[in-house]
Amino acid sequence: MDKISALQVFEALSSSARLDTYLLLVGAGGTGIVAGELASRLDMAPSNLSFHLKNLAHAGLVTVEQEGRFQRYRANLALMRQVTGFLTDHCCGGHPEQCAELAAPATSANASPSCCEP
Amino acid sequence: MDKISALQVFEALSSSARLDTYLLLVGAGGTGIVAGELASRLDMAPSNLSFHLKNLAHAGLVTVEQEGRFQRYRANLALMRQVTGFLTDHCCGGHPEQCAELAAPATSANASPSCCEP
DNA sequence: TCCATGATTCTATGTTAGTGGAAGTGTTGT
DNA sequence: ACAACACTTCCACTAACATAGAATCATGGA
Repeated sequence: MDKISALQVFEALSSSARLDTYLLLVGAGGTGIVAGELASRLDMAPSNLSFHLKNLAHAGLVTVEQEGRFQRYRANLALMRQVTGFLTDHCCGGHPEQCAELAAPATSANASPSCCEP
Repeated sequence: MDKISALQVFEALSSSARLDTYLLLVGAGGTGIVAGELASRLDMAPSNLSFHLKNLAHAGLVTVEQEGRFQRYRANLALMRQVTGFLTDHCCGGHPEQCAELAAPATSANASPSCCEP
């Protein structure tokens, strides 16, 4: 994971349409969703959705698999974790071990204090 | 953490100038960096940097503190963890406990398999 | 082979974000 | 009070992104 990859991930998720798409795919888990169903569920024009899916796939956030004449998309949650890891690795001048609270598992419920807070 | 907050975070970090700024602040840890030093280190016009810092602060990724006539900025890494938690909470139809590997601590070194991979 | 279906690519149009320079706000020191 | 400094806000201009519709490509079935 380098800065350019991280930037691509953030650029990909910076659009409401793409974040919605990604969240839907994350919710679907390993089953994934085919493009047509995504379009109807998101109420999006197929060409528009295709544009955004291509963007997400380019960033590595989703994967595609051909299924007959369908295209099945799946979210790649591991990449998000790598991005978070990339950020925390740079914490405190490259010594993230100084920030113990960052190693704790993260959920939206627990709002831990900032890393290296004085 | 809701979808709008997550979107703001991604929008904020989707610019190379802002990601550079954020990484610099993350590296500085709790010490933070004043606006002028940020501008010289990033080789950015002060007005431009101010624009981006305001964006980052609006998303909650950085905090500001007045220090005489200086403005000291600090990164808020905890927010990134909340965003990751927000995404994983939606995994597999709202049952993230099905994805054990996601609970493991994340670094850029370990590239774990995707959540819910079949 | 021909047609219907699923999805993508192409093309244009409107909207939004990024940038630097000038002017303004607040703070410190004389 | 005045001047110097640190930073921000305002204002234009340029570049990039989002969207919809038409055309194109690929697959599966009659």
